[in-house]
Amino acid sequence: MRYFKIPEEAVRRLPIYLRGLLSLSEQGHKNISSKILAGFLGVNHWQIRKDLSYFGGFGTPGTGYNSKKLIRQIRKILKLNVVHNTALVGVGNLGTAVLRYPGFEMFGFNIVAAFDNNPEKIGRRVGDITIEDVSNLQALRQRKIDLGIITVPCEAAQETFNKLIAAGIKGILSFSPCYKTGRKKVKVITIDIAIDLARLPYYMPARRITKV
Amino acid sequence: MRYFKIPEEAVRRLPIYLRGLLSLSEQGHKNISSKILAGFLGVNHWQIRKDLSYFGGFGTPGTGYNSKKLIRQIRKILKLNVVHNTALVGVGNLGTAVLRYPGFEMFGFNIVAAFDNNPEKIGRRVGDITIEDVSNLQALRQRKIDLGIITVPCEAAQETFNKLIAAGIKGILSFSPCYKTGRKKVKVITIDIAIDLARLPYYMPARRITKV
DNA sequence: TAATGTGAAGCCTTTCACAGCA
DNA sequence: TGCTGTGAAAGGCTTCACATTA
Repeated sequence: MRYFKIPEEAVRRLPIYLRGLLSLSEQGHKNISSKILAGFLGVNHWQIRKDLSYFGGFGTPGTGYNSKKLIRQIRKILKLNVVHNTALVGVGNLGTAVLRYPGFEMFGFNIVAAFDNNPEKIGRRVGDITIEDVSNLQALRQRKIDLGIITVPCEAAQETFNKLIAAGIKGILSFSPCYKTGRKKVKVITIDIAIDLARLPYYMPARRITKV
Repeated sequence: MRYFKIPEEAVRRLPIYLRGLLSLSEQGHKNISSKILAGFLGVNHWQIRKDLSYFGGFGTPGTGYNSKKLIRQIRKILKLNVVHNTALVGVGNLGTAVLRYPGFEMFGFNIVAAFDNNPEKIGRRVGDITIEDVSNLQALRQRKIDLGIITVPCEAAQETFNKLIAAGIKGILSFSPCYKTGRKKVKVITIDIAIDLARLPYYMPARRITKV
């Protein structure tokens, strides 16, 4: 049960399990077996048990997992047991959509600030947040903001990245691939919408002559 | 050089290579070695060569890869050598942002239709596209639309998914995790923004007492 | 010389089978 | 009996070293 190395893939799946547990728990399930959770999420039950076992055994043989308890455990492992203040940079179309995205709350994320370099946007509000000038980025540390979301256009990505690092941010979710991390002390997760779409046609069945 | 199984991961990386090649080619590079491309993208050069070798040797020893030719080859492998008409369902914040996203063109995607179930939105325009009622979804086949993007709220995801499948769509990019694929004839790629953000804190360094 | 392409080694991840427990 | 947790096997991916080619 003491493993020396926890697979990256197991970490990647924990938030998925957490989402499933939250849904099932809300539906009234007090005890959830790996099979029930697996069925709900469409994954393998032994994968779930294996993944959880890397972090320690949280279940009861014959019964399953206590949903509230397991939710608490996974939150703790992922460091989601504290609220993470988050800043977003780049309030364009995508940035606005992310600011209004309703899915973050479930995991304890709180987007508390938004930045842009366009003077026309500064001072405007999106939801509860007033857009600030990017020069305010340097004060993130004092404001207890530890995560950053980058939604700027490609050409501004590198500069934004550097500023967030300089401001002492601890993790970055970026929607732009256009940067080099340099010395990578900070974990960066990149979502590139176009690149995900780009591999979709590969899996399309070859065209047939007969009508489908 | 005849491999029986092409790793999923190699397919996943091809669009990344393609993006790098397009950038470097635009900058005037006519021949690109795996080292140059790797340096540009921040990946390993042997990984690039290995990945490309799964699909056949496209390079010249001593010289590298002819950029135009390799771009053409990768496009063909990924079936990006034809324009893919794409429909988007759910013109909320995220849907609007995706409709306006400038990164699709590079890969030959053409978003030609957008659908919503909100009568107030139907008939409005986003860029070049007029929003249609979801009931029009059934006619996708006749309109030569083969890919779908789902940006509806969680509770509408399953129904949207079913409709797209029924309309004969060949691949789906979904921003909602809230569906079950049923019989999975169609490739579905899911982007879950919150779940990607949710594993970021895990990698944050443990808090220190000394000021950083 | 400078680069590709690839067998083989090594590493990581998934899957399996089952011991052990409630 | 039903379910967890885990060692071991199997499978897949990455890395390496180098033969080969322009």
